This record gives sequence, structure tokens and C-alpha cells, in this order.
Amino acid sequence: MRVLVVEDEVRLAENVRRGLSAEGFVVDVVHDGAEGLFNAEVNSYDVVVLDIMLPGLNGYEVCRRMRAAGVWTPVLMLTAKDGEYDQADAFDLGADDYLTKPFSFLVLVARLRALIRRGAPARPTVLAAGDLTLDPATRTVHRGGQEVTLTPREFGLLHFLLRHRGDVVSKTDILESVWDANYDGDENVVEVYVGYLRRKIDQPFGRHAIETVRGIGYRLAAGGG
Amino acid sequence: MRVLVVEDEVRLAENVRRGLSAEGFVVDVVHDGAEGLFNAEVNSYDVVVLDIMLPGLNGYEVCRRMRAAGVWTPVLMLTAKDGEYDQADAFDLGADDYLTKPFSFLVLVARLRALIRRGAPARPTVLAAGDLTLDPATRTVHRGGQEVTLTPREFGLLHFLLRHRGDVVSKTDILESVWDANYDGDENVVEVYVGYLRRKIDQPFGRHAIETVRGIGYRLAAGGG
DNA sequence: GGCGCTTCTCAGGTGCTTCTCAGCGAGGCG
DNA sequence: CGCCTCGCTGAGAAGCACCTGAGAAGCGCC
Repeated sequence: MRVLVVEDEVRLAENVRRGLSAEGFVVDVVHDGAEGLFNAEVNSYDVVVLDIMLPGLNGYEVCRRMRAAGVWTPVLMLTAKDGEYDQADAFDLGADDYLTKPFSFLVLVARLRALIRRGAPARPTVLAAGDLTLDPATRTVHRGGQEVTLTPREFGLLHFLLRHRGDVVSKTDILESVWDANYDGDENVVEVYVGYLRRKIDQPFGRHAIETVRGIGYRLAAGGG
Repeated sequence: MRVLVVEDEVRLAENVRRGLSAEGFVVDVVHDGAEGLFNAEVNSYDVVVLDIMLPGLNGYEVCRRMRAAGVWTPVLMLTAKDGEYDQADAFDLGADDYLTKPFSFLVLVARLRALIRRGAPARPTVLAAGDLTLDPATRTVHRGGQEVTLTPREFGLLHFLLRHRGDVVSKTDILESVWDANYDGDENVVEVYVGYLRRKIDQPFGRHAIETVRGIGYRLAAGGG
């Protein structure tokens, strides 16, 4: 059971770490939002404990971006009592549970166990653009109700484009996100894969979801082309 | 007033630190891009002074990632005179002002004060003049709600004109900013591109956003023509 | 090992973009 | 009014970005 704790108050974080370790959890602790987001995206945890008040990126923002990046690990938010934020907000932003500070450690453990038992939330997100849909959970893609089979790389590329639908993304951005941050091959590979995708999701349907923005990159039309 | 200075030339960095301290700023100095990015994200500064040439992560990249991470602290970029990069690039990447090395210390302080007074830019603004709008993020241009497609060079030119809307800018200014500081071709190329732009953003709409100021240069009407 | 699928590289072709050039028109000034 | 200068524009050349077919290399499965 891996837990990520994102909490900037060092003493509280340390207490939580010790307590959860004693309960048999494997615990990573980080102290700011950006690091938390990075860890949540890179590693796979069973649950994330996320403070709201954080330096840099606040907890809401971390949660929102995790979801936007397709990470559906259950999140338990820690809210301050003073009520600047309330639990409605937390749920709106994709948190799965919340706890008001100060909290009982036993309650925290019970809630975490419940979240883990429940598993990842019912991934609401089938990504869509017009009649083009992609379900990250089942790794399926449909165009106009008809299933399209993609290779892993093609799927990754389409996933990325859909998450940024409407925006122009550069080939460098794509390489860093879909390939690897320190991939050092030719950007031509992106062109090749855009070509593959077009042949599978555009050509057979007479559509043009993926536009080329010459000199800049590509854009997936928000309406599906 | 907290300032983060990201500058790898130790001597220059030290001078800036001393000078700014004497002016009453609280100054943090770091010497490479990664450290600068980390500090900018974790701490809250009133303004960041960012060199472009840095080991590791260059200044453009630092600025881009700051913005991507939701940090909108005003950034003043330091550019080298040789013009490998130009200020158009700096603005594209979310910088709020720039200074060419070598610079007068008094000018630096004045610019920093101006940036702090202005406060954090809410978000990168869509540039507008009347019903003409340009969004640097999505690289889209609209006239009266209708999208206009521009080539990269045309886009760069319009971007520059919009940033100086209401002012007369010389062809030399344009060449240095939109082309390259040491571009040595004919200024006629500017006339050609102004012509292209007029055909795309003025003629079809019966407008005259771009005026010629004979003997001086061009002016983009603040109201869009 | 052989086969098929996936990924990636390479090189040629194509069309857009950029830039140059030259001729024409308009503005400014004597 | 006439001349000179400045700016505008159409035509075309050169360069570059992108697309694509072919094929090699890698990987898993029988």
C-alpha cells in the first residue's frame, strides 16, 4: 500500500509518516504542490493525502492537474477548519474524501483504508472531441460509435492530443510527454505517428481532427474535426 | 520586496545583489536554471530577474515552466546583445519585460519597480485592438470573431505591432524584433509582410488597422482601424 | 527459430513560406 | 507642374517543413 503525503508543515508530515509506516503503509512525503504533482504522475500510489494550503501550487490545483493528466489515484484532502475552502470545493475538484484539521489519526487511517478498498474512482473521464472518444481505463477509442484499434504509441499520442484539445502543441512537447523527456531521436517520428493516427481516425471517416499548424505543431480540433 | 536573481555570471550576480540590497530589496541569487525554477515555484517573490544564457535549463525554459506550473510572478529577462534571441521571443514565453546586456543599474531598478507596481499579470492576456485579437498561447488571430490563419512570420509581425499598438514603429525596429537583430537583408521585406497582413486582416473586412507613417514606419491603430 | 506486430529511421516528393527583385504609383517639395 | 523618394505589389526563386512509402530493428508469441 503506497501512500503519497503532500504536506508543508514538516512536523505534521513527519508524524503522519511515522504513524502510517507503523500501520504498514509505504509512505512518500513531499512538502510542496509541484513536487506532489510530479510524484503523483510519475509513481503509482494507492492513495494520495493532499493538504490544501501549500506553497507554490495549492492542493486544489494539484488535484485538478492530476486528473487532467489522467491520474485517478484516490485523493484525501486536508482542509483547515477556518473554512476559507469547504468540502464542496474539494469534491468539485476531484477529491474523493476530505478531513478537517486537526484530525484524529485513527480516523485518517480508517478513511485511507476505505479509499483504497473502494479503489480508483469510477474514472468519469472518457475524453471526447466531437464523435471521437477515448477511454483511458479500457484503452479504447471510438469514432462515431465505431471502435478503432490503436497501437500503444498511437494511443499515447491521441491521449495527449485529446488532453490538450483545442490548443496547439509542439512536436517537442509531444516528444517529451508521449515519448520520453530525454528522448533524443528525430522529431520526424511525431510526423509519422500523426500520419498513422490520421489514417485510422480521420481518413476512413472523411474528417480532419488533427490539423497541422505549420512551423508550430499540431492541434486537435475541440469539436473532433 | 523579494527578488529572485537567476544569473550564472558570478560577478554580475554579486553586483546586482549588492545594488538591489542597497535599494531595499530582499535578494535571493541562484546560478542555474533548475535552481531558479525550483525557487520561483516554492517561494513567493515579487519579481524574478532571469538571464537567458544559463547552464542546464535556459531562461526561456525556466520562464515557460514557471508559467506552466501556474507561477505568474513578473519576470524581467536579461538578453545578450548579440541577438541570437530577441525580445519578441522573451515576450512569447511569458516574460513581462526585458533588458539588453550591458544595462544601466538605474534602469534595472526602475524596471523592477515598474513590474512590481504592475503586479503579477493575471494570465497571459489576449492582445486586442478593437475587434482584432491575438492569443499568443494558442497562436490564433481573430477579426470580428472570425479566425484568420497567419504564417509564422505574419504572426510574429502582428504580435509585435499589437504589443506596440498606438505607437509608430520603424521598419528597423520591426526587423530587429521580428526577424533577427543582425538580419542584414532589405527593409523591403517588412513592406511585403505588412502587405500580406493587410490582405488578411484589413482588406476582407474593409478596415485599415495598419497605417503607414511615411518616412517613419507603421502604426497599428489602438482601436483596430 | 519463425512470424507478425510495433516502433523507428531514412530519403524523396510536395507544397507552403519566405525573401528578392523590379516596376508602378503616390506623396512631398521645389 | 515635374522630379525624386518612398512605399506597394505581383512574380518567381530558393528554402524549409511536412508527409509518406519502404524497410530495418526490436519484441512477444507460438
